[in-house]
Amino acid sequence: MPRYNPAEIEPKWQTFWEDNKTFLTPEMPEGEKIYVLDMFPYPSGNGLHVGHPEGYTATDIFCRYWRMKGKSVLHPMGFDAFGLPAEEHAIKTNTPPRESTEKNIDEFRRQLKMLGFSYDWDREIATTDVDYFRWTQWIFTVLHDTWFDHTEQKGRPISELSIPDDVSAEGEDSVRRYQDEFRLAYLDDALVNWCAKLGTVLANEEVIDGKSERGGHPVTRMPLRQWMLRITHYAERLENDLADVNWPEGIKKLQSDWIGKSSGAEVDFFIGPENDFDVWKSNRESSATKFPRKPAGDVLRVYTTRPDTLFGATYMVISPEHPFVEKLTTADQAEAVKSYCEAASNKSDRDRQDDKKEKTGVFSGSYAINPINGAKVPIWIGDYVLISYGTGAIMAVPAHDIRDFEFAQKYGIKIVPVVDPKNAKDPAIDSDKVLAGEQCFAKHGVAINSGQYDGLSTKECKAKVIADLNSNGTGSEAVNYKLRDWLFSRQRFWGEPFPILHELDEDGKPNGLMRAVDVADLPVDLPHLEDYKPHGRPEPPLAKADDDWLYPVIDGKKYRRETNTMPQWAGSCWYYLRFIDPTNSECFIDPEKEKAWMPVDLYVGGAEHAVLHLLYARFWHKVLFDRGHVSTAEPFQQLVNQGMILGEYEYFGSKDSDGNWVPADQVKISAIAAETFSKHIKTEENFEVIGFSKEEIEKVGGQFVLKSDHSVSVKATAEKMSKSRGNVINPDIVVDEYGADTLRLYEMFMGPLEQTKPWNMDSVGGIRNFLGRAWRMIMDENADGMTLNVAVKDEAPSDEQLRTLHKTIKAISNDTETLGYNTAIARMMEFVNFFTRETVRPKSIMKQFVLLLAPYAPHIAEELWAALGNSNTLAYENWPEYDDSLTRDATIEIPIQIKGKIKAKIQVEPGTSKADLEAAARSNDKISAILSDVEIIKVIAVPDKMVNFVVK
RNA sequence: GCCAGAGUGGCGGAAUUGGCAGACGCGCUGGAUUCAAAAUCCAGUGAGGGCAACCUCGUGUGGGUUCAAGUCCCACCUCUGGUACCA
Repeated sequence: MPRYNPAEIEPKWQTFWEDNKTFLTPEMPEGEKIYVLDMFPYPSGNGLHVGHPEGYTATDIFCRYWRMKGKSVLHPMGFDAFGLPAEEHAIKTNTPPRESTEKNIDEFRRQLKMLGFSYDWDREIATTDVDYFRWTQWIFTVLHDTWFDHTEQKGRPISELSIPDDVSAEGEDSVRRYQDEFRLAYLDDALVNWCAKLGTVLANEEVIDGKSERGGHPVTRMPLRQWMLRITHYAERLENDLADVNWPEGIKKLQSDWIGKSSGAEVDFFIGPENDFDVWKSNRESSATKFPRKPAGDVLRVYTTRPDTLFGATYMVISPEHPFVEKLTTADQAEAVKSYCEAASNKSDRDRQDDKKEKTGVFSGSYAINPINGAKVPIWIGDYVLISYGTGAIMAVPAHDIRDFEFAQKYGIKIVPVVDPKNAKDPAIDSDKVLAGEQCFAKHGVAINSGQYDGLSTKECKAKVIADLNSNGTGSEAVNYKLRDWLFSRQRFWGEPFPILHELDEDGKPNGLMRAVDVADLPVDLPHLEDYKPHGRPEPPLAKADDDWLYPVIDGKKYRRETNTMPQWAGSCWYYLRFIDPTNSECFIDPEKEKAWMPVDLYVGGAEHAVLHLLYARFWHKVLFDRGHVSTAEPFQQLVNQGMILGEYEYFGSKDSDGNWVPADQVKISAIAAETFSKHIKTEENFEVIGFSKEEIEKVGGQFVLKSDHSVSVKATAEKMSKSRGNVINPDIVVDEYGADTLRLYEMFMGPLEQTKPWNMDSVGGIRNFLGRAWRMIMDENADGMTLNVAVKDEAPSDEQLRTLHKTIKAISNDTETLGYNTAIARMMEFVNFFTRETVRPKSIMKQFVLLLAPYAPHIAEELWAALGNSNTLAYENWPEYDDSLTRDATIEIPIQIKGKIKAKIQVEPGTSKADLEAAARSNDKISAILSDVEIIKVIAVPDKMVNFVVK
């Protein structure tokens, strides 16, 4: 095999690694460990996409490098295999989703192996494996068994929850119901999208404008009993512990914003009879508890981040779902309120948000009394206030909140400024207008119209108001989070069944009590179903299971199984733990192994999981940590998000309806059309689009134009790869044509890992050329057998050759450790360019180079390693060491500048002193000629960098 | 609107702490080899000017700091991604 032939050597080495279990990882680390994890893929029917190997190659290089540096490397792969597409397929074909799922996994595995990744395949898991989801269910029972102790800021066993005397007095059932209120996993009514026509519950993405995506049938929102996870209790820790992980700042901020901590105050506005206000207030002040934990019916409690603006609260708004709506509505407003609330309830969350341009509301007819000044303020009902945030009610301060301002203007409500924007730097703020109530000012300033608080800065005023509210019992400091509890159930078949049993009474009806399935009885497998079609009731498909499954009898007691299933997130929340101990049948992970391998040292995946997956996984991890099942507070030490790979550049011109060419900068690609066009782009203006090839265009004056007609301007665009666009690059084809090593190297050479970058097939060929050159540098491609190039000799290297080698080792080592793979590959190219020109290529140096290449292009490296006379894999060879003294050149070039412009270059020894540098510069002919007729003002000489003469 | 990131040759991209802008690759041009082509090897390739040595300009735009700015500061423009009434 004389020529470089990846089609032959790649399968050969893949088989070798598999047969010899080259990448089998020891149960326990030997020496230093490193755990490198990829976000495991959802095995879709489309197979691998070129985006997958980007991250996977990055981690694989890292692993191969550290293996050669002597670390124990854990590098596993698995499949996030529950998911909607498999279920849709099952409904259509009436085959169990497990069948198509396993077929897809087989295809994914084949493709992954084809790329030569050094996974320990013995650790492969799929979230759909019964042996795996057995432990997903077990973790759910842990969540179910845990309550959050706010004093300790920690999850504790439910058995340690102290039960109030009055509850325990009511008996066992009351105690159980009380406990259920505190569990991290709890049942609650949540709204679902119910489509009667399709007979099924739809996900939010499946509902468009209140109609089903499929068929366009009406969708109504109805409450359904569903599982929730109390992630909100962990908000504080999820926020704080971000400080301890090495993640991109942007991702941390995204998570932090999602958690959305804000602080302010809760304030009670009196809504009882007006005359009772004074009595109520003095009662509050004199009571021992002052501000009660739960408000009674005589007050409307609000949350505000600006208690300093309390004097400017000219009205209140409660959400249409607020429990006080009915109570606060007066007879003459009843009709208007009723129709308003009904309209609001029919709107989906999304529709409500779409309406944001125009705020709507209706007056309830009632008033509340502002506790700080006794002012009577009207209470409105408006859907711009969300029931799920804060208390579901607000005090509206139109002068200093843009939403309240818009609302007040629309409905003619009084606007009272209470913050003077005095020294606001924003030129858009007009103080006079603000003070006249004609402009909204939401920033900090100085209190006015606020009685005793006048003149205080916003910050001081806030503190003082809170202190006063505290002492008179009408308010209290409060913290809120945007984060909501996690809706954890899905009305789907293809997911993990909940390990929960509902108790039935004598009539066979659930009595509201439930219990978790015993650990010994796990897993709860999915039942066999005759078909997967919707059954027409607003209930999950598992309700179609036969009675054997649905109604288990334990100790003579009949139960009904929970029929919801878990969301896809469940399996991906803890897979990184199971990889450490994938076949353990005694527990979800051996604690000794967990301690030895955790945390994950490097986690690489797409940014689309920046918030939810990572937040959910961190939450589960913290619960497991609190309950003593894992040893680290955070699961993922370092996180890197790979950038998206776009399709190839496409070039096109546009013609308007009259057939005239439209300048490229006046054309906008339509986002909607981008989902639907195939090969042809659509524009927002619906111009006719004419595609061009790269050869037909050129750039003139910063604009692409048609070569044949410079008056036609051409737009260039690289778009997200998608099937409908027809710009998807299939890794199978790339491997077929160029080889896996080329694909790996190309994806790493495209640019920084984190960056979005367009595919370019020509450049792939360039990488293939580089590997061919590397091959020829060492091998004789004209020979029949595996013969070394005649230039490769057992000779001692020259100084220059040695320097080139050591510089290369240094650069590649540094770049590999920092994931700077694109520049590492550039250094390999320089190395090959250099040695291709050398007529003697010392074998010792060639061997070192092959080791440097190995993590990046392992197949060709193994082949060359063997050709150089080695009989075993190079996967565990020592990574080449460099001698720093050998990386330095004998002389270096120093630029000499006059007034910052380079006029000459001189050669000096590294480390030449300032004075010597200056002297050397002055003695340069050209420089001395220039310096002879000018006045030198200043000389800057930086050793090893440059010399600059500032002259007049 | 808000938040984050990014604008460097024809293209993808290099450039420790401010210190030779354009490494490396693609593309293109020329040459060698060949009957010819492919492949390969060698050389050139930011723009403008000059016969030439060389000169001028040049990192989205406009200012600024500095002996020196792709890098630091201010303002703006464009693109990409995320987000959406969170009081």
